[in-house]
Amino acid sequence: MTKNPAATAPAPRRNLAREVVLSLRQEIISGKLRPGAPLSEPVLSRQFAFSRAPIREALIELEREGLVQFETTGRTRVRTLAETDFDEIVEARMALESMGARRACARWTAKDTAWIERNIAAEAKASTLPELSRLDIELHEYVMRRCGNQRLLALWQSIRWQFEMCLALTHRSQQKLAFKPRSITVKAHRRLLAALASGKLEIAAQTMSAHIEESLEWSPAETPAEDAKTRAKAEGVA
Amino acid sequence: MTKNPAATAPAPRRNLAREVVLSLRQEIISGKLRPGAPLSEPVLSRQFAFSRAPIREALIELEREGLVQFETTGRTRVRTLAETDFDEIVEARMALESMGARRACARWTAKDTAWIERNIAAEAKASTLPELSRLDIELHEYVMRRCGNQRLLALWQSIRWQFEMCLALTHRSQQKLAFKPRSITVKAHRRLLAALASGKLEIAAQTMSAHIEESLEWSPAETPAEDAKTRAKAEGVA
DNA sequence: GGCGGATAAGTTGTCGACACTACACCTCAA
DNA sequence: TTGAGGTGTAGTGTCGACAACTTATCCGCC
Repeated sequence: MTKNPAATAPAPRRNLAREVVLSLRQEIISGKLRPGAPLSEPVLSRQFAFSRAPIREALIELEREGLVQFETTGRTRVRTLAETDFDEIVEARMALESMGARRACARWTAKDTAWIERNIAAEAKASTLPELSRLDIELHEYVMRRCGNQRLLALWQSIRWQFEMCLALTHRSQQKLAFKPRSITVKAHRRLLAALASGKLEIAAQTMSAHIEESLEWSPAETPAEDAKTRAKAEGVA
Repeated sequence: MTKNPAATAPAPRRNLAREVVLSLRQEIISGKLRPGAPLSEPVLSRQFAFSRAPIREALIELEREGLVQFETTGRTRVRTLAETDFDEIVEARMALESMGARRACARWTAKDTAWIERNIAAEAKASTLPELSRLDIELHEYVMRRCGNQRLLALWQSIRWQFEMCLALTHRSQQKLAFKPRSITVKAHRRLLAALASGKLEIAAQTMSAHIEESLEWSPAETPAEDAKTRAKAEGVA
């Protein structure tokens, strides 16, 4: 979407670390860094030409976001996802976003409706699956920002990247946008908008919950889990 | 309660940092470190006799837990809480725990019922408000552990300490246990147990949500927000 | 030829040091 | 007395280095 009125601004602190976080996060989400790929501090330190301190902080941040895992041995890897992980994340989103929708509904204005309508219009014109996914996530983020509960938003953001990582892993095989997902998404978001603008809190919460749950249906059945072969390959690359 | 079967075990990594986290978290939650108190890395470094590196990591972890805030200037303080913060946290708990109860309900066993019953029995004998609070939180943690969704549990744990911090701040004035909260808590938890053991997912979720919401009622009306005077005093102490 | 052990490389956890910045205090002038 | 400016102090962000540990490699032995 164009511009998010409640755009993220703060946290100018931890600068080099922030740079590393943004870069690595992008590489993980885009799939350039595959699950299981090792993330060694000295290697990253050389790549970024930073000392190990900011690298280390960045890895801690990424671990917090669920994109990276510290093994018991101390080694760090891009997080590997099991079959159940996508379900877990969707379920967590249902919990957070249904409450978020309830609160956002209570504070809904015409401006919010206009923003969502613009987003939906962009979705209807989306030509690739990643683009559609991006618009979809931005819509959901908008609702969470509008809910007015900073904790709820923070919790949502802390699993957001895991969700995007799952999406990217499942999208890699099917880059072409099928007709179905787009029309389904647009339709579902129209229903969601109607619920949010209706002023009925329970309806908004339930519609959001149902919408997120049904996103599992047209999501690929293939599991994002990586088998040993893929992982070995990823290690070789990185 | 006695022993939690799904006790936390992992993360032996980042050892000194972990020690600092546990220590500082305890001091913040217990109220020894008041909101607004400065947390300078060199000072803590001297106190713990560690280098600044583990201290720094610990502060990042505590910031993640919401107990500590980084100011735009870079300074670090014990987080100050506004009037709305307690509501925000309770609302987030409602979102997470109602979903947690739904899932736990689906996997409920007689052993779980027995554990909760022991907890409730201990609550009925609790003699202080902090003790009752501890048992209360342990019960809720048990349900979240039993829900089987690691993400949901992780999200819950990431706001747990904020909740305990709020509790401690509001409890400081009323150390003596009034008759009412204890009987109310025990009664509510009996209802909750019945719902969880009933096998009816929606009932379990709604009961949990209502239970958490009503905890706002007998919670102190006084806000945990710190005024300038208290904050200045806290700075002087630390 | 296969296996065990010693050796080498690589990685993490921790440490002390330095530059830059923000803040507090103190001095000086109006 | 009050305000402005300069100075000193404290704190953060970053860096390179070292010890302990884990993993991989290679050699010797069976």
